[in-house]
Amino acid sequence: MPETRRGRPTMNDVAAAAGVALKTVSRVVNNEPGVNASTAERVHAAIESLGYRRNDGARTLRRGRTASIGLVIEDVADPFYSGLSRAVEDIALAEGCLVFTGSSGEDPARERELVLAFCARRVDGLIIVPAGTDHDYLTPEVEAGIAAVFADRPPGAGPDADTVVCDNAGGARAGTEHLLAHGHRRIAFLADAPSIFTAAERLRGYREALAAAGLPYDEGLVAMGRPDQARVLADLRRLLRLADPPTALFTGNGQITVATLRALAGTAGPAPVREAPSSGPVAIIGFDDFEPADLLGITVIAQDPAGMGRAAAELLFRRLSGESGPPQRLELPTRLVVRGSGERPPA
Amino acid sequence: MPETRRGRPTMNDVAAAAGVALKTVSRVVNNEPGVNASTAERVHAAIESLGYRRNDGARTLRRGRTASIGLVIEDVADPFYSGLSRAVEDIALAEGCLVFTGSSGEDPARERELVLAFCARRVDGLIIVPAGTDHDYLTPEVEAGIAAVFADRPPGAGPDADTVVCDNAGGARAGTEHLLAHGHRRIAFLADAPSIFTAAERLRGYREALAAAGLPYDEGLVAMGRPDQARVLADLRRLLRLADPPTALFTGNGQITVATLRALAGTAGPAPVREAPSSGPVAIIGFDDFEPADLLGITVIAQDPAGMGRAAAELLFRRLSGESGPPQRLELPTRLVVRGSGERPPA
DNA sequence: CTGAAAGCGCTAACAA
DNA sequence: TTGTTAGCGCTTTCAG
Repeated sequence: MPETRRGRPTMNDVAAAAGVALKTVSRVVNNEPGVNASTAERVHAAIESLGYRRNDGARTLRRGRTASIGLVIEDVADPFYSGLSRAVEDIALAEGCLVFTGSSGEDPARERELVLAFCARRVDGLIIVPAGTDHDYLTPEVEAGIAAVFADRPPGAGPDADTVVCDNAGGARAGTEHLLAHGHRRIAFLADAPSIFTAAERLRGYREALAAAGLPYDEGLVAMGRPDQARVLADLRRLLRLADPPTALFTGNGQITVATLRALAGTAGPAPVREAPSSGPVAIIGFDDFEPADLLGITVIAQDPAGMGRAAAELLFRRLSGESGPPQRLELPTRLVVRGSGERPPA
Repeated sequence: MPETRRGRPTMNDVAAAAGVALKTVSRVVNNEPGVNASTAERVHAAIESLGYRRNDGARTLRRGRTASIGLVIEDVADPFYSGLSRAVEDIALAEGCLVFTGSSGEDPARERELVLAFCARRVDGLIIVPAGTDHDYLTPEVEAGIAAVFADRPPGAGPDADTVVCDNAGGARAGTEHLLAHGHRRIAFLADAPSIFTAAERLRGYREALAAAGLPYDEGLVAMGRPDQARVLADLRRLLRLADPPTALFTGNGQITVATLRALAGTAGPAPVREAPSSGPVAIIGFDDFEPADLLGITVIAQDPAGMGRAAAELLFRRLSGESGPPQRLELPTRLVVRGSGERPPA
């Protein structure tokens, strides 16, 4: 019967129970060679009867690597980031690594807090979807050997690090071109605040497509801001009340697409007024695929969240296994998925 | 200039640089009272110039608590669990606790592997959505003081632990009653495999509602199995080809609802044959709300994933702060959300 | 094949 | 106010 010690049994307890030295237990626990089978047997029995489990914290302290990584995203509850998370998790687990996850909620202070907390736990590496633009706080950590990979958005000021983004501008260009090809000339652009990298890039792509088609850039057709329902509804009402309203909408991410659809459907407060009642339904293309976009017939510019997570994790583990070289920057492709909403002709 | 030591500076390095004793650095780092302001200043300067950051692993080893918890869910990429995760994260962070997250993918071996890995890291507590039914492996851990809360499903054999579930049977009963009240007599039930607790409970509720209405239970109207598109499509085809086909469907979770809608829409392979072409669209109610269910007009039995995560986390932290007493079992309510699809009359 | 001793970076307990 | 000593549970090094 084990003595009534506080807390869990340690290797020392096991050693005492098995009548061997501490180091022998360590050998058995870690499957190190060179232990007599019968000795090992006794040790195993002691482990079993005491309910011993190695303390990885202590192990880590001695060995240097924690076999854990930190993942900081914008929000796990957002399907884009949860898809990315799952891919990161899977690769980490395959590498024998556990994952600390944290949502920054687009708050730079919280991002920093999470990252530094992970660093204090001495994670081996980090995958970060940056919320802020100042990553100087990371420099000492990176210099101390913590590997960092940025995903979805590049870091702001701070250490040069590997980055995985998607082809935001290209995707937005393709979407806009698609609407132009279907005859639209007044295309509104609704997106996140321009301070967010992806939104700025998508705006760039939209503008490039307009320019290439010889069309003017009309600021009145652009509405950028928080992705919440109220803001989107208000902006949409303004847009549709214009003297020369848009015949098509390009929405800059999944949340905004859904909010826009709700606003158009009137599910979210009063439906935005249509000044020209004769006009058909407005065309719409959204950046980011979302779960039942197929059921709703929404044409989208899809990116692959799991693919992004995988790319970031693979990059990270390559660094952790010693690969050196200059920081890499991967740009993942996007894909136009035609489903009907983006192919409606102008009214 | 710091010496070229391997790895990161330690408290000892800081102490040497500041010309004070180790313990003084410790006091400053931990904001312990009783340090002369000017001494503290020198220490801070040394910390800054060396890029020192406390090693929480070592701290943990000494203090006993790791200020981390483990969260094992079925799949972070599933919106239900990602909503739950976010709530857990938020509460944990507020408690100064970091979260290890892992997806079991409904695989008991992986659940066990994750849980035990978290225990080896000496997490203070666990929140587990059990995939398996045998939780004996947890007993030594719980006896050693790791708090465990089960969420969404109760544990199988194993230690008695706090559990948070939703009123699965009641929700399914309410949904079925709603369809009955709208005149349906042939209601199909499509759900997860009955080995999964929530599916079994929802089936129970469905049966109770039928029984209360004096209707027979027809096994031919029940299709339980994996939530993938192919299985749902096949089952739906079978159901709709019955001599006396269902006029309404009750779908047992979010994934199955979406798969069913896809099958009905013909988005997922050939549309299931309708033997009676004169009949209107089949009525449908789904268990679990999902993102644009409002846009699709789908009536659902909604539960609150974030609420479940919050409840589980609050229970866990209450235990961690010493609350004793018998294991609690919380049952969260569900809510019928009427949106049209569940109110269609029978053909 | 087995073991004793040192020490990873930190905090707790106790001097000075 | 500051410092000294011991030791958390483990791995590493080196001896038997």
